[in-house]
Amino acid sequence: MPELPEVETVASGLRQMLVSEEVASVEVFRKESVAYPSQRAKFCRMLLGKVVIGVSRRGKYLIIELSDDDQLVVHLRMSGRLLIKEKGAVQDRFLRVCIKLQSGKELHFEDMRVFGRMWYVPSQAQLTDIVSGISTLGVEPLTDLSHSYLKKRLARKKQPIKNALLDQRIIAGIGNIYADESLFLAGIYPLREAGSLSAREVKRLVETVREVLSSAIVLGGSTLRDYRKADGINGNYQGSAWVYGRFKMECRICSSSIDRVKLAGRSTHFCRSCQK
DNA sequence: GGCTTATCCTGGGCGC
DNA sequence: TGCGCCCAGGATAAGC
Repeated sequence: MPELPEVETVASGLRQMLVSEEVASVEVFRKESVAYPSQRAKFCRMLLGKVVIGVSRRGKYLIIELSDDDQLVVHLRMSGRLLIKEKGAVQDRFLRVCIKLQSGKELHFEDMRVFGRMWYVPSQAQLTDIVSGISTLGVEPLTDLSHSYLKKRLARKKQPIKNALLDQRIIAGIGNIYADESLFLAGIYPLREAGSLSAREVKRLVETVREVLSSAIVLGGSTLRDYRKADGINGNYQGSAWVYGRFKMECRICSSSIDRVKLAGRSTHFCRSCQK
């Protein structure tokens, strides 16, 4: 599941391999994968001849900067992958969009579950008008997240802290895996009322969020089967996960059995002994 | 307004 | 072997 570290890793890979590349042709195999413009022919036409200027990230959104100040925005959601392939490479059965480049390379957008989306944002349009989700994003956890900000945003919130961490309007980029990992390292029980956290706990949580995301970026993201870096190589985070995906396994700290509950429709993994 | 739940989607795992 | 059911989850709409 691509979260901030995975998207950052993909952005970094694409930056190295895509900058200065010119779009030669575009094929859309699933119209649902293109959110804007809704007509796939128009989407393909708009991309033709554009040159990649840079690649950046905002939350879990990938932003590919193009010539003429246009942008191609991609959200990988659950199972999306962006891969650079050589000309004539075997097409994956889940290939949704194929962008062929003048150099012969191809940018493949593969997405088994068809939740991922692409938006073409022409220079005359506002990014936030077309990709509405971007306008409501909260702070970037690695650069702008302070404990005073988080304390303020959690104040009086009755919902579980796990749900608040998944709320992209508060912190952009945290998903299910890293929310569980951050709460474990902070020693915070995921069902705790968000507004009940003390200043010390919030401060610790900010530290663990940063720590978990930074480590995951270094390791190249998680290893879940749907996710790959731009060069097609799996990341390495999940092998070192503390609680995520370790239901009924021994806690790495106290040897208690890792527990699991459903919160906000998501599996939440935690250790009852370490997280009070 | 705050919060929870349903929906979208498809492959894999499991039980029968 | 084949079938049906359940699970995974990010964002958003709908409902309470």
